[in-house]
Order: sequence, then C-alpha cells, then structure tokens
Amino acid sequence: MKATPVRLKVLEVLSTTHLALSPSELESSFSKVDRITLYRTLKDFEEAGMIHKIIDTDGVTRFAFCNNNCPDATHTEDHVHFNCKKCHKMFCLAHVQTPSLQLPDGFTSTGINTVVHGICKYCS
Amino acid sequence: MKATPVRLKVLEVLSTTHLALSPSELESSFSKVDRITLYRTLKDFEEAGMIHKIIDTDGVTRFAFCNNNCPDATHTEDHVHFNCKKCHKMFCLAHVQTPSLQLPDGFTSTGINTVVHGICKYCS
DNA sequence: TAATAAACGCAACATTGTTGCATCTGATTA
DNA sequence: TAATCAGATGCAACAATGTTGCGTTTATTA
Repeated sequence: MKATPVRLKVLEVLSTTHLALSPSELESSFSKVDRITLYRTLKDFEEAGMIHKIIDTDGVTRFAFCNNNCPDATHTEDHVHFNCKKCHKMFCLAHVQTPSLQLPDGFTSTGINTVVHGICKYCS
Repeated sequence: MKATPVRLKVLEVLSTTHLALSPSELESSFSKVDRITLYRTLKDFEEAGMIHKIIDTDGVTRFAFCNNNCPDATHTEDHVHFNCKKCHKMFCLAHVQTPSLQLPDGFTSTGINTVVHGICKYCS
C-alpha cells in the first residue's frame, strides 16, 4: 500500500480524534478530495485492519482509528461506542469492556456491537 | 390512524415473525405495495411506538414488532438483537437482558443498542 | 349516503455507495 | 537521475435507499 497524500491525511485525522467519523465528515474536513477515492481509501484501511467501521444509531456509517489505548490488537468489533443525541458525535469508548451475554441455545456469537446513546461529556 | 389494507398487512407480517425486517424485505413479501407508502407506514408505526427500528451490522435498516414477550412496554431500545452472518437475518432476542455498563465521567446513557453477530440457531 | 381528513401513489429529488475505465503518480530498478 | 509499472486517482455512470410535493382515492363519522 503506497503512502499517498490522501491516505496520509485520512490517517492523520482519524488518529488524532477519539471520534468515529463518517465519509462525508472526512470529505469536508479537507478540501479537494474525491469522494470515490475517499471511499476506496476507507475500504482499504478497513481491510488492512487499521480502522474499523461502526454504524451509528441513525444508520450513518462511521470509521474509527484503533489507537494504542485499544485493548484488543486483533480489532474485533467488541468495542463500545457512545452516540450523543445532541451533537450526534460518535465516541470510541476504548476502556469500556463489552459485557458478556447469555444467548439462547443454538446461537453462537463472534462479536458484539454495543452503541450507547445519550448525552456526551461535552453537551451535558 | 386508519386501518388500511397496507397497514394491516405490515402489522400482520411483523407480528408473526421474530425477525426484524427491512423495508425491501417487507416490500417483496407482498405484491403491489408502493415503496413510498411502505416507508410512511413504517415511520408512522415507529412514531406510534408500535414497532422499533434497528440498524443491522451491515447498516441495513430493519423494523421489528415488539410483542408481548417484550419485557419493556415503553419500547426503549434496550433490546438485544442477533444478526446472523450466514443468512443475514436479524433476530429480536426479547429475553436477553441488556447488560449495564460503566461509562466514563460526564456521559449519560438513555439507551443501549446491542447487536450480537454470529451464527444463528438455524444455520449452525 | 355524503363529507372530509387521512392515506395513497406517482414524479422528482437527495444521499450514500459502487464499478468501469482512462490517466496519473510513487516506489523500484537500471 | 531517469525509466518503468503496478497501484492510486478522478470522472462518468449507475444502483439502492430514503424523502417531499401534490393530486387522487379511501376509510371513517355524522
């Protein structure tokens, strides 16, 4: 994978925020980036395990960098995210453990996606 | 809210399945229903608290009827759903309790959306 | 049965995401 | 440093999903 300007910029933005950002949010955070290129960049990063995709409470697709705080280097989706009702930002709560659940017979879990919604630290 | 054929059909389908269905799945389950009418019907039902919206692991919007099994009559989103990787169906696990989480200081929760993914009872 | 407010269905549009293809560019090698 | 070429980019075109406006139809109710 080549180190191109678009890729470096996306990595820089995602690695310096604790938020999960949508493609359109990323697009508007730097000018003159082709929408299609951005989608492809995010897809490549995701497949390379550098970022992960989360769908927020409203169905918006968002991407988050998994930084060193992340307790799980294998980037499973057992992360807890917090979606603020007011500012609509999506926070990656890396320190919050995903709880274990008791599933009905016959169901096998390979990952749990938890999205807490409410009011964030900065809006309350 | 009037009792129209479309509404009765949607209610019938949603109330007799344990799955959360997408608008397009509903559309194809009965013929000659206008797509727009279906969207409006689902929106009305959701606002009336009769069904609730869940976004699945792939970002697909789905709707589920909350039947009598549902432990919470107020229809908060503290439901646990199970998204099968194989058949892509979304099961409403009404009997599984949403676990409580320890949030960082300043964050207040008003609901938790949990989507477990894995292999369902019928695919394993 | 007549009146009417609500629901329906069509056209048109907006957003999000994907694919094909020609062009450009960053890393490698000579 | 210059040539090379796989890989990255950007444009056009398309597909899926969801919304709005508006004229017509229909379920209630009187």
